[in-house]
Amino acid sequence: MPDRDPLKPRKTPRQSRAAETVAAILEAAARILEKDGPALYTTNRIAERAGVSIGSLYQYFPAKDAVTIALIEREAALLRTDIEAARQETDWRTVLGRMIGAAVRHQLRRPALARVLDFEEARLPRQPESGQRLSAVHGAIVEALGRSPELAGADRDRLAFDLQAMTRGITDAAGERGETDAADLEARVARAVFGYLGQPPATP
Amino acid sequence: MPDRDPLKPRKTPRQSRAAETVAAILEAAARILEKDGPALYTTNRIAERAGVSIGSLYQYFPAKDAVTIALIEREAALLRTDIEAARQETDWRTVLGRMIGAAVRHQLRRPALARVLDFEEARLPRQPESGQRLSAVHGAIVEALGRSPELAGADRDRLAFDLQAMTRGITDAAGERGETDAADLEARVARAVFGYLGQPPATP
DNA sequence: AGATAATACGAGCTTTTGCTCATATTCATT
DNA sequence: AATGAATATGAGCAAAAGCTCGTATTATCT
Repeated sequence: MPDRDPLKPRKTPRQSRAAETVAAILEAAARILEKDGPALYTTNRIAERAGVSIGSLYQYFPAKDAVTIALIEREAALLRTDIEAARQETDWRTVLGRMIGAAVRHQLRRPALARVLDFEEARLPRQPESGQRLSAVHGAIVEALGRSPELAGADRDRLAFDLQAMTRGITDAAGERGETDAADLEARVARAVFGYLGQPPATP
Repeated sequence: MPDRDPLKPRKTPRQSRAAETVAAILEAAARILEKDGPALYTTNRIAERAGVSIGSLYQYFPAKDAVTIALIEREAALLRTDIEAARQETDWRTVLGRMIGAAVRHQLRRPALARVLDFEEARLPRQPESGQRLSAVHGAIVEALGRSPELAGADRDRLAFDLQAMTRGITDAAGERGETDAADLEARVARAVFGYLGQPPATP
């Protein structure tokens, strides 16, 4: 039997206090990343801020990066739900509009955290779930575009990449500037997305 | 007399071999950042890769961040020239088009480096030149938009922010995917920018 | 209550980090 | 050739990093 994946959680908490420990670690990691930045993001600090010993941290995470990956997964799960809900809509414009809304709300919830995690995710060795998740969002966009007769024949794969990229660009910058008006930001992203497609936006 | 700025270069090279040392340090820093990532970005490594002793590095840079800042400045200077040239155009659509071209070429020249430096710049304490440079690009966009009668009355400040953000988003993602076709990427960014504005693009 | 498994602890190890400083070498000038 | 300024060196220090492991505590189950 080979060694366990060195970036997967070491063990699953079986008792509720253990679950609390893990949750405290992840939340402490999030707070340090978003408030102090990657330079002060150390395992000793995480444990201290979580009110937990360093030994406990390494009971559940085999390495520092494993904490980061778990945190990425925690945040991504929040977004995934909304994305999947949007996917159920019938009108392709509505699908896109809802996905934009989900992305904007996700980014404005904890802007600094979202930005740092985006960067960390790019830096980390490709994790299988991460790839899945990316292609899931990407796939949802491609699927929505595929339902549009107006866009028949277009390179939907690349369109989807660009739409995702420009959305991320605008929301990242808005978060960095301290914007908090989700509705306004959503309207601007929609304007960008549908403007790029040369299509009228969804009418919600 | 107060201490020198702890992030400014410590001394200016007076001999040509010193200038070569500084150049070697910056290029080594760039290569490490773009190929190995911030985690392996250490002063000892930079000096080793530059073929220079660690002592020499600290003769010219008082701290690690000073190297990063100098590198940011080196890369930014390349972009600044093109941006200023674009600004001289008369037609506002042409100004935007040229600025897009400059941004795209800049990003595709060393994609990974550009991305990391964007992030480092956000993390670093605000340097005066950096602020100037940002507002310079931003100001150039605002100025271009101001020449458009079609956009009279619009919030040009925010438009400029969004245009810059979506451009960065698309070019970053393209660089990350390994795209190399600058003309194609430029066309897509132009489509996004002018689509967002609801305006026909420049006809070059 | 007793036994076992799960959880928590934290001193301290090994390695690496940013950086200094005493010393050596090279250049420019006369 | 001689002198002083500029440049280059790298062993090594103090601090901090990631992480281990033996021990103590708490929960669960019969």
